[in-house]
Amino acid sequence: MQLTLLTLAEPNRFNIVELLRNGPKSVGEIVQALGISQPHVSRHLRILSEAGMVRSRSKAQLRIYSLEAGPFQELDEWFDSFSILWEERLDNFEEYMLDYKKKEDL
Amino acid sequence: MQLTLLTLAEPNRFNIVELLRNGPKSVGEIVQALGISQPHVSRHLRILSEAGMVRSRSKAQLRIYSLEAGPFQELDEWFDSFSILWEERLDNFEEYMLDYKKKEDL
DNA sequence: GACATGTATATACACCTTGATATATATTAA
DNA sequence: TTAATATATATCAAGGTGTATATACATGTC
Repeated sequence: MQLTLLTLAEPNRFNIVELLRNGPKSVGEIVQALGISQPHVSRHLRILSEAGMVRSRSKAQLRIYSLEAGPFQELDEWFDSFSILWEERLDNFEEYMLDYKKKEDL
Repeated sequence: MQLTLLTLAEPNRFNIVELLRNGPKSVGEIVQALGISQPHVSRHLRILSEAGMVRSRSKAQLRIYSLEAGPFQELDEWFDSFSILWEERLDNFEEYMLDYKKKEDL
């Protein structure tokens, strides 16, 4: 999960992920879409690949990259677990103060 | 969203977020829990704060930090949108190949 | 086999962030 | 006011990461 976050934090890689969300793309197509050099794209694709976020398949000289569900699913679940933040009624600060008082009373 | 990812990608900040999920904490409590120096914690808290992911309130000399829902909610929604990845039936690669053939036929 | 296209890797370098240390600020209490 | 506690900021060295360029590799075509 930590690795997925680190990988996604880089803007070019984030853009590649956004691009691949529309379906698989060859390296050349990604280069065209992002306007950065081919070696950069290949490097970022390798990092994405090592993080298990994409896979590639060959079609002649083309390498077709597509997203892999796993890491995204994992992060999706992690962020789901934060939903208490915007669903919780009781203000967390008030809660802290209650605990704080308790400790003082001991 | 990009900023949130960048901020979370740093392990110490990730740990601070995980810690604050259990409720607000003072800087000193975070220092104890993570075992890193106080200046580091303050620095990371400032970065988290600038990313809008935490807020602080004062209680005497204490600064009580707590999570802010916004950025987490935003990322939660973003990752939700990837659910097609693990729900989709049709293999994306096959889809790409179909498009590829179409282009060749032109 | 020679060549063109598509992709991957290697190297060098600049930059940014983390981490360590010292110091400054704020709040409370005596 | 002085001291003590809690927190924030400044400075700087070290390490990691992205970028540019050149080059190597793979596949298909002539």
